[in-house]
Amino acid sequence: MTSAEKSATPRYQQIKQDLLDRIAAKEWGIGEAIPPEQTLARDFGVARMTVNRALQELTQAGVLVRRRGSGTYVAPPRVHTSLLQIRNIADEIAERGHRYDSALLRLESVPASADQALLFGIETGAPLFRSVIVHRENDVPIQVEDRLVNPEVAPHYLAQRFKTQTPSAYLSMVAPLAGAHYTVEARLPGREIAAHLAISTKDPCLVVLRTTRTEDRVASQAELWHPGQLYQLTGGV
Amino acid sequence: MTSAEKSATPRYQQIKQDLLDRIAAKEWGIGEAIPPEQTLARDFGVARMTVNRALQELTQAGVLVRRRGSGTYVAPPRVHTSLLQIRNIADEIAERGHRYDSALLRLESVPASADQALLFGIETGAPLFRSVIVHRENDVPIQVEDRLVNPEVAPHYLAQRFKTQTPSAYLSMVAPLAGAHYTVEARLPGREIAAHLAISTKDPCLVVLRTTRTEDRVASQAELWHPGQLYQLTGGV
DNA sequence: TCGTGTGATTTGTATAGACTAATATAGACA
DNA sequence: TGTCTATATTAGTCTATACAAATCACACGA
Repeated sequence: MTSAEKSATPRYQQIKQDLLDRIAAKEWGIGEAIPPEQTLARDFGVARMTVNRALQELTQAGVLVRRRGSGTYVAPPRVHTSLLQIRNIADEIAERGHRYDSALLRLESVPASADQALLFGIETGAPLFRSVIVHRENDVPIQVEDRLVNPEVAPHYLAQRFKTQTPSAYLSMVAPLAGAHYTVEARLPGREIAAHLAISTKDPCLVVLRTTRTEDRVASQAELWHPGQLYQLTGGV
Repeated sequence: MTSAEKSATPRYQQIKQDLLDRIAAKEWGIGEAIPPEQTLARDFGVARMTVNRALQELTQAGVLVRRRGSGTYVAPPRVHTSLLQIRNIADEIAERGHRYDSALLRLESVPASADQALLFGIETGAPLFRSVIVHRENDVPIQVEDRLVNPEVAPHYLAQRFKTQTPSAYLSMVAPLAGAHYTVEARLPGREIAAHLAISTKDPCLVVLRTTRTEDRVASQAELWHPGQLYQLTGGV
């Protein structure tokens, strides 16, 4: 059941699967480039657009990273958690056809606690960048994001203003393949994750989910939030 | 800033935005069909493939539902959870290039409790279909799914076997626009346990499923959450 | 040695067309 | 009335091609 099926499944799907298999077989390492579309199209005996679709979808799935003019690379593996998928809140709101807006509540440098130092693999007391941002959808606060960033990954993080661009967007520009900046976003490959997420449900209430994961331990906690009130996401990442 | 830009943004993006705007403006109601690709391509003055890409991406984003041979319909608005996105577990495992497998632990008809009746909008004691399935990734149990289905939505639910097809896939075929079925899924990332997840089904309430795994046994539990009340997902997770 | 620019490479987007497969519809028929 | 059938409609896939835009590699010159 390689690729010479009766074409029960579409060709681009077969190609996706084949590439996934080869990635799983470590034919290409993490961050390494896979062959260009031209070559793949020739090898698979299809048009370039067919390969393009396969690569596009794998990119959207987070398996690959593509850079125009450069090539297509194997993305770092996503963390295994995930039923929880962190999405770009701005994009998501735009998809709903609503107005996105955000306010920067805090932007500072803080010394790393013992726990945080362990998480980031740095020394206790070393500086960390911290930003607290509230994201709004049609002027309604939807999500509070409390983010800690390793300065080594994004040295100019504090200089950002985050009016139009979300931290995620900025970090993915600064260090697209580094992976280390995913730390607070619950996506990070290989290393431990820590995320504070605030999720609104409907008018009457807000549910806050706080998740911490280190090594084998996972702890989560939920609270009820009332709209229009200020909530502090406290410590202990 | 309609669509006669300098083509700073690609055409298919403009089309996506335009359609989103018109959906937001209720030009087409929920479940209603939007014009076919042919028509849209003519109206926008682009090739059909360009419209196709826009519609594909909106479908992937959950804004539209497409049925070959029938048409493209406005999908019911998604639950307002924002950060939590329920994905098809089988697809996700396939994306990782791993082997997906599942076992049906239970398949039965149960009388609806008072809470469940309220949730589904039926009478207390009315029959509900229930399935409990464990999903495996490379033979490792990854997720337990305890699902309740309104028989009116999927009368032949119990006749399914769910070997290759997940319930989600089946239900999305049977009742793509109904939205009446819902379940809560939790996942087992580490060794001992698990995840807690709250998903709102209808306006007034949230359903919580708690799943625990110890060695060979897997136990799950669902509760009903009433808005305005505080729920604690206990630690020691 | 160090830039610098120029051409080659590679992805992003778009086109026009073709065929397939699923669905819906209308009409023929019993 | 209900059922089957032929036909039209619609989305799914694929091809072959073209040009734009970002990036890269390398030869060249100061």
